[in-house]
Amino acid sequence: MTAEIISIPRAALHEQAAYRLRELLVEGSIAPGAKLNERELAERLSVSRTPLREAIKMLAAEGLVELLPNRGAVAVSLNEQDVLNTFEVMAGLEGMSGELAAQRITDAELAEIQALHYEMLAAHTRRDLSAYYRFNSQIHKAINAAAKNPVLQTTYTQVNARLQALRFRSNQDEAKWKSAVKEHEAMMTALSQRDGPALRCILVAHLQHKRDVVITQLRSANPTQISA
Amino acid sequence: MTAEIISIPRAALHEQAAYRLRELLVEGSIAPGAKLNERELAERLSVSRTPLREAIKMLAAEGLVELLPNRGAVAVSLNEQDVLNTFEVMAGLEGMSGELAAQRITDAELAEIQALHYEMLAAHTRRDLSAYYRFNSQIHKAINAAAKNPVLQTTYTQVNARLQALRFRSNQDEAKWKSAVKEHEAMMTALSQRDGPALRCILVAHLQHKRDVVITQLRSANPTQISA
DNA sequence: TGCAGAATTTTTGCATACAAAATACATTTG
DNA sequence: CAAATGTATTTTGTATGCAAAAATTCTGCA
Repeated sequence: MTAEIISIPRAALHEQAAYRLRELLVEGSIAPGAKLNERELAERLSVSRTPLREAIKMLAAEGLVELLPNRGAVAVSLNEQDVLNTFEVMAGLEGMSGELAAQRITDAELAEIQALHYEMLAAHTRRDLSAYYRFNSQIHKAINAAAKNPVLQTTYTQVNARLQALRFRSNQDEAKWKSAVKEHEAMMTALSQRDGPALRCILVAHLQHKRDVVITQLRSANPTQISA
Repeated sequence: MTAEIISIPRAALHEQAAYRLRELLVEGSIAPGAKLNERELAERLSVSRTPLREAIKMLAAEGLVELLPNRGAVAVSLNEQDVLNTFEVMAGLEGMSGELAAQRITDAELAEIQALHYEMLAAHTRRDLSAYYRFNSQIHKAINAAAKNPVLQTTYTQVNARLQALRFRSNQDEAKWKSAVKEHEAMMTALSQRDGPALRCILVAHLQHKRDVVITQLRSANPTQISA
């Protein structure tokens, strides 16, 4: 009788700290450019400085914080060029995910994504932007998962996290929203037909449009942005 | 008169440790799967355990080491599936790099890559495998740089590092080598013509062939590999 | 008042000390 | 002798202490 690994002896403190700090950064509780005070953060996360510093180093390698020699760490702040570069990579990764997902997705996975798609349509109809973004993100994540490549998944998640930290989910204009939904319709079609190249194109275009929306919002919100 | 940042007050210890440990892993001085003993490594790198642990956490985020709760860290060891997944992502990133590089490369950059190409041909002619790999890697790196996207560059470098840790540069068979060189010729043509889509195709195919070579070598060297 | 520079406080970076977990080893027992 | 149990040692994980660097405050002087 193989004794399965029973112990789930709670994650190590540096793991917990990394997880929670990542949350704080991605959720925007810590604003881009904000300084990370070690003593303060350690208290907030109820860990000592040692595991916290280890966590900060991990997030630095992930690109969520920037290390300033002898001056600690700050939450990354992306300037316009950074955002463009990040979206460019994201578009490539999304396209890849889509193409592979179309080849490898199972019927069950497809059905689940279809369900999420309908939920998203419901949210759109209700003009529930928060729910819309939640389902939207779940759909993209599910497509990514359907590609069945953990390396791709990790890379995607890591790069995407930097963009999420922007919190660009303010209400966009109606026309753009509508066309985004339309693109999602096209995605579902391509996916159900297992048309990889088509899905790739749609996703790349989709990301480009998202990029344009984000850039517009960035400009209106923040004419001049501090570099990262 | 802006006082430029004069001080280059030597990198912090955790930076140094990360750099050197990364080298040890990529160069293969620390074999895949090997356990990283903190006390031993700290002595070897002449740092105390604290900055070393911070460095290890960074490399874990980069995917070069794996953390085992309460059991330290080990150098990643990729099984066949891991290698396939990694190459799949690398192919996508290379393709992306190539397509963007074709759009953005300057004449000077192109000339430099052409020069590296000739150096590589020389190495091939001399059957100098080590030099061949060095120039080969420089060419790919230069193409990547010509894409002028730091996010892509970082991502590429990070994923590529895991593959380099495999040290798969044993002498491959003549036919494969020759066709690899031919592919490089095609790359140069596409690049000088600024034909992005073509370069993408060539690079993706090139990576697929490289993948096949690596997989063959892995199988012959190591019929059953421990997973990562 | 305004400001340069010194003194103080804070903060970061690193080393060490201690606790907990894992491993290795020895001993006992069936 | 093998398995199991208990003990010692090693190793990892975390907290704390200390030194150096940075930030802040204070002070003296024009």
